[in-house]
Amino acid sequence: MVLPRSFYERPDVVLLAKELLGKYLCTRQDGILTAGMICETEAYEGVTDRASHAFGGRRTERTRIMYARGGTAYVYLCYGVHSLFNVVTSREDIPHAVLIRGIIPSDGMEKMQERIPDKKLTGRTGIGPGNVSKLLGIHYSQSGADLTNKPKDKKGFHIWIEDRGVGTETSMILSGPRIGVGYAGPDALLPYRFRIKHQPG
DNA sequence: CATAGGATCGCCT
DNA sequence: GGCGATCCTATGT
Repeated sequence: MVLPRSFYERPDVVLLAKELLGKYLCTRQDGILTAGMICETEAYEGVTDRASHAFGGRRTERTRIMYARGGTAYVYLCYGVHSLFNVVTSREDIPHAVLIRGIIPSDGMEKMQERIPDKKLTGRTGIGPGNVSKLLGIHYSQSGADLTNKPKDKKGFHIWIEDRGVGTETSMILSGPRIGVGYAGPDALLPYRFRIKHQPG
């Protein structure tokens, strides 16, 4: 099932960051599907969060997408090199977002391998937000894309998130401070990073 | 217009 | 663990 608008429009971005664990982030480029199970996320809590691009109600050309309604993609370029993919959540004008930091590759392995010609695709290749976008072919020019449709046409590029019935129990979720947000003062310590505990065996 | 710096990654030692 | 890549974005003059 493609996650509907109602999933994303709920107000609690921290809860949503946890609920996105176990869901499948999917892209389709000219008819070819690639996807992976989300295993790591971070919550960015809108205007009150010093680590958020929208802190203090900041609206710029880049961040205006964060004020769109839940279920919109916010993708931006980091360090001039990496496209980082976020899911906008909550209602229009409330700039909450969840950064997808890791996936376990599941669909279209051959296509994903093509996207990383100098590396061998393994179960760990999708760890790191820059790597997520690389495997799935996501580019910052796709910022603003609607995530709530799984289009039928084969042309072009599409992004969505699916629930495939994988449940993630609270006991299987690790939390801790977010990565690379030392500039955020006290908010750098918030436990807004979530990971699925590594399964032994 | 000029400039500093970034929600990273991978290679180097 | 250290650092360079690489370029857009935000901000200041």
